[in-house]
Amino acid sequence: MAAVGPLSHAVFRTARLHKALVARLLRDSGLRPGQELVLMALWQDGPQRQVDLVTSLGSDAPTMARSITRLERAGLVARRPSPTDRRAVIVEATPAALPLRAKVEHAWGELERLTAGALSAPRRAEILDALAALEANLTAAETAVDS
Amino acid sequence: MAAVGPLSHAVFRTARLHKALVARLLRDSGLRPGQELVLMALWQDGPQRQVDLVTSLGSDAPTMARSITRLERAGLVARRPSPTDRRAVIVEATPAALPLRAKVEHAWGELERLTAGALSAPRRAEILDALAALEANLTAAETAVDS
DNA sequence: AGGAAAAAGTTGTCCGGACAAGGAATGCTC
DNA sequence: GAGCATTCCTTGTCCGGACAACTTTTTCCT
Repeated sequence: MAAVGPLSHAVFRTARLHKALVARLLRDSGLRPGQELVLMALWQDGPQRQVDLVTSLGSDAPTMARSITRLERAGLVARRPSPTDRRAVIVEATPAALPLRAKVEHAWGELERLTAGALSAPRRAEILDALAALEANLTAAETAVDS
Repeated sequence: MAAVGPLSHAVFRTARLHKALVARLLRDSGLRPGQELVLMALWQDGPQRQVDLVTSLGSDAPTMARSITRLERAGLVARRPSPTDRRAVIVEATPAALPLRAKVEHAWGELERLTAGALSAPRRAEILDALAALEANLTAAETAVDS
């Protein structure tokens, strides 16, 4: 089973473990994996349109719309019409979300710490480089479709 | 945004691209990412219980149950009670699924080819090693929970 | 043997991710 | 300025993934 597509299997398994770890680290903040990315983007870059969140997080419009609806229902985020473009919606983090910021940042710190484990700094850089190489390949593959 | 948790972000992005690529490669076989893994396991290891599929694929029981229900509805898989354990269900690929095998294997070949890109064999081994290191860390983190 | 614990599946619910389709507003082009 | 394409967002649908709760059966332990 692991014989077919070793790289792909490795990516697959690593991703699954990673996602499960995020989920567990976010558990006590009440967020699901993905939601914390939205909040982090809002905290860091301020109020912005949904399409900006979509492009910066790499999600897609329907997913983002529903995700924001849930965050809105939880009171963590507010929607406001754009004053300059009546199609657009401006999303911003509410003050009620602020207490979560420390938790989320701690969770991401832990995530990185656990992911990196006991690796030395150079080894870590090496791995980052490896992932960047894969990412480049996959991005290239994205456009060169057909089969 | 990319400043926080570079490793985690890299894993995240790579995984998303990878999954999207699988989805596209499987498109014309009519399968969704994940379903092909079930079929591959059945083709390779023969009829088996759902729990065996769960452990070998790393999924979980509810997901597997519903995934198999869909494959069953599509006629690609059949359920049969276990003769030795009345709790268990034996799952097997149907003859109707056989024509898909070549497509699925081709898709996985393409996936691996595109993921590896133009990397040299040693470089590829290096990256595999890097992913294995991350996987080991994440597996270790899985058990050492608490925070 | 008997009863508790564990295992195998199912169903309910919620979430993110993806595709299709469509409405509303904007921008562009002729 | 009129018409068409594009952009932004929403809704419907389907899927995989995860957690909880439950039923049925098996296993284990006393």
